[in-house]
Amino acid sequence: MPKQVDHDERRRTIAEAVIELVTTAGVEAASLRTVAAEAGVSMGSVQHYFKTKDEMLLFALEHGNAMLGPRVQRLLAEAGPLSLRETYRLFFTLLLPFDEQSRRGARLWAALIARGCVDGPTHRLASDAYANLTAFVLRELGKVAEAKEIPADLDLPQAARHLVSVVEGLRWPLLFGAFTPEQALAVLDAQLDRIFLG
Amino acid sequence: MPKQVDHDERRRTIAEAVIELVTTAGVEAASLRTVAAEAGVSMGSVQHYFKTKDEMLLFALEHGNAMLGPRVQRLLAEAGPLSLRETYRLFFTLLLPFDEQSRRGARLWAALIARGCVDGPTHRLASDAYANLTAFVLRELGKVAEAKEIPADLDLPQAARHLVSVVEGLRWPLLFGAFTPEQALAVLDAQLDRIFLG
DNA sequence: AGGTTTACAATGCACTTGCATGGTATCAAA
DNA sequence: TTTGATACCATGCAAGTGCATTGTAAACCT
Repeated sequence: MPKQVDHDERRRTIAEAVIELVTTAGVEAASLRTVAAEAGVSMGSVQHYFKTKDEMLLFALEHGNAMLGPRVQRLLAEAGPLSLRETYRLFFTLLLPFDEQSRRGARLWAALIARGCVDGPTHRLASDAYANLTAFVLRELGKVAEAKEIPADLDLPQAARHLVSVVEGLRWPLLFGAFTPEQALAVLDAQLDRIFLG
Repeated sequence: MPKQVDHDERRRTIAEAVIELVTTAGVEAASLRTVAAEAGVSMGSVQHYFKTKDEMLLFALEHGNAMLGPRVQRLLAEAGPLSLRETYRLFFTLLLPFDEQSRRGARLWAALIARGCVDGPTHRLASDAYANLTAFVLRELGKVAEAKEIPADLDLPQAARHLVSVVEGLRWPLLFGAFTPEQALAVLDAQLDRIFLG
């Protein structure tokens, strides 16, 4: 057996270098050499952990996406006890590009979308990401429904898709400064008003 | 004076070659050489009309975006006499990736967003595009308000932003197949229900 | 007719790209 | 201690990149 090295952690380290480059200078800036330099390793090392550049990019986008979940859960936990509606509001707020961290996330997501338009595996990744987000929102809506804080005749799956659409649609105008944070939050609140009672 | 050539039309021709490449293979596929080949001209010609690649890309994205307006207006005119609400619904439907033409538009838009994250001029372009769309929707909403087909207490600017968000947010899940067209239209109709009376 | 400007074409150049190759160092099992 | 697998590193290479340069043909102006 070889040197004792955590294979997956190395891959994640490199992936984060990719993410750094992609979010600050675009996908085209993430070449094998620049990635190696950013990660502080040799180019041969990058090649050792990823057979091709495509595989590296895909893994990086996947990893960046996977990091979103834990972050949101951590911030939600830190926020302390909130009402169901407040929790919901905070959750969606975390998805919007308000702080620099979220803006990075949005920029990475833009790269994912653009690549997903022309690359099969990335397309699948983006597709799953949207499906998973919607499914998650739907599950959470189920909890709200159990708590009877919701109109009884509400179509939950459709409400989930509606909510996801609003948040996703706020993201880009926000990122480009076409909407102000206040305007975006007003829209988000209006949407939540349609779900939560009183 | 030189050969009789419509300068702007040549630029547009080249821009459309760029759009073709970008929407089918991504921005990275649009090199000076491939663009020249796609447009059926020499590489020197491309250089003659665009000083740098950045300028070419920016113009192409701008042109592709500018073509959207006339197309929508034409299709709206062709649709014949519709009620205000039907017109509105058709308008937003045309923005969503239902037919191949609109899907191309969405893919181009994805390239615009991704590039706008890391390139100043493109950022401005994207920002203006969102602002203009919202302003247009707001103007149209004003007409609906005059026709008294709208709740009197509705906050029009906010309603416009909400509408734009929903449509923009439906675009990507649709493009990646996470939502079906029926699901998307249901969300759109639900949103229109909040604006139009009866 | 000569001069000037525009339209295009061909080619060269320095540079970067992804990837392959060959080598060395490090560890654990046999 | 040999073997073999992994973990790197350095370098080479063909292909492609954006851009500059040069040359040529066409049109209008004086």
